Amino acid sequence: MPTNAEAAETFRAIADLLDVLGERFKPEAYRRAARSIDTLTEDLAAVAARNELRSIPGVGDAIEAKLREFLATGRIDYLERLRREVPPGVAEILHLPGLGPKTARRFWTDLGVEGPAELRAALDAGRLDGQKGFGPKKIAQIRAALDAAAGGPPSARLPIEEAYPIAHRIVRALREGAGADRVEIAGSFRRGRETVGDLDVLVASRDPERAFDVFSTLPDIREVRLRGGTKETAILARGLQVDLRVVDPSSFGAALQYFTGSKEHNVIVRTRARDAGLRVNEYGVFRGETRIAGATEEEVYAALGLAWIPPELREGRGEVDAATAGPLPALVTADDLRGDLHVHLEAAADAAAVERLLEEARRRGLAYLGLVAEGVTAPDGRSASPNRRWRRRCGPRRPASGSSASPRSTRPGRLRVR
DNA sequence: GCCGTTTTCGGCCCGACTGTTTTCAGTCG
Ligand SMILES: Nc1nc2c(ncn2[C@H]2C[C@H](O)[C@@H](COP(=O)(O)OP(=O)(O)OP(=O)(O)O)O2)c(=O)[nH]1
Ligand SMILES: [Mg+2]
Ligand SMILES: [Mg+2]
Repeated sequence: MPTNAEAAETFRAIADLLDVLGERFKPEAYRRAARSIDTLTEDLAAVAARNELRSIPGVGDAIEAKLREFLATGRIDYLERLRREVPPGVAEILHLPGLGPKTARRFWTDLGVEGPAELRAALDAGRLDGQKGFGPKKIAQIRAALDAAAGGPPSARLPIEEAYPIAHRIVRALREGAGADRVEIAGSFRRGRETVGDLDVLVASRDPERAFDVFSTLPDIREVRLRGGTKETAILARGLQVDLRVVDPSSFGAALQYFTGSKEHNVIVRTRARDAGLRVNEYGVFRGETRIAGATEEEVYAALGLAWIPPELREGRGEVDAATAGPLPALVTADDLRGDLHVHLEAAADAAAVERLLEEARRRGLAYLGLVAEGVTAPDGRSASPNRRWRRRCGPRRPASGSSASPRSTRPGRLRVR
């Protein structure tokens, strides 16, 4: 049975090919469906079994049928047909940063370029020189993008827990060095997604240049990809992209709303606003030329007749409708945690370390803690009882409950559980 | 291709940056 991720990937492939064929709106429709599948919290097969695929935002008749075909056969005939129409390398060109559907299509149809290797050959032969829209800088950009792509695939999405320390280093540097009123991580990180494709950092400041200077000289910046008056994009040494946006403090709420997304959420919010005769952008909510909100997220949503929406819900899955009816449900927070059953003791941990852990747990309002001590079994398996080993290692404090698992020397692969 | 407290047809968010352009197209967030 194909996974949700494979289904989403397949729809993105369809979107790419439709894009280079010059279709309008359809590629976005397929991408929207793909992102919607990304945010699903159960298997597509389960949704299909309940006959509820159509309830997924962005899934209509045509995409539902393709989803069913994919779940049943692992392939989509429509995609196979598109693949026969478009050489595979053309989609690779589309994926080069800075190049898009218009350019990939033009290379393919005008120059007969069907992949990265042919594109490089065309560049070397000077076949792009004099082409309308291709000056020396653009040509250099394309060459650099080809070189980067030859060095390996673009870096994958990062689990959010791996993004945390990186994000906090950047935030600290900007808070300390950039004279910023506020610094927040927005984007998928703030929405609490399991993985992030990049880091989106928002700064409130009247001095963007100072923030950009601090940011550009962070130790692990590999490359600054673009820099203007309000935003900068850089790539970190490990390949992670960081987008920095700087706005005036009076726009901070609107900018945080914009930069937190998701894109689907933003489009729904902005469409509603437009229907109500308003305009929403990253600077505020406007009636005509008059700004009626902007400093805080609460006032931005309130100006649109909406309750504030927790970032974790901003995926375009009905939360905006729910926010018209009144406040949204309070989400579970770290304060709601009653205990932690997965705490590993470090190898050197002793009784004092256990006491420190308990103290920290109490400080966090936890009622219980599950501790795991590894590697405390004597190799012959005939050591003292688990209770005795626990006391030797962790001191006199008695666990409320406990168990021990050790390899059985006489029956390889089996555990002795006490 | 999707969708509907204006619509079942006709729209589909809004703005920044770059390179190339003399007013804008393409790409991206
Ligand atoms: N209004 C609007 N906002 C957008 C659009 N694209 C991106 N944004 C906003 C919402 C996004 O959450 C935010 C950051 O963009 P990203 O491309 O980094 O997306 P996001 O962080 O949501 O996901 P990611 O994990 O980076 O793939 O910028 C767009 O097309 N329109
Ligand atoms: Mg992001
Ligand atoms: Mg981003």
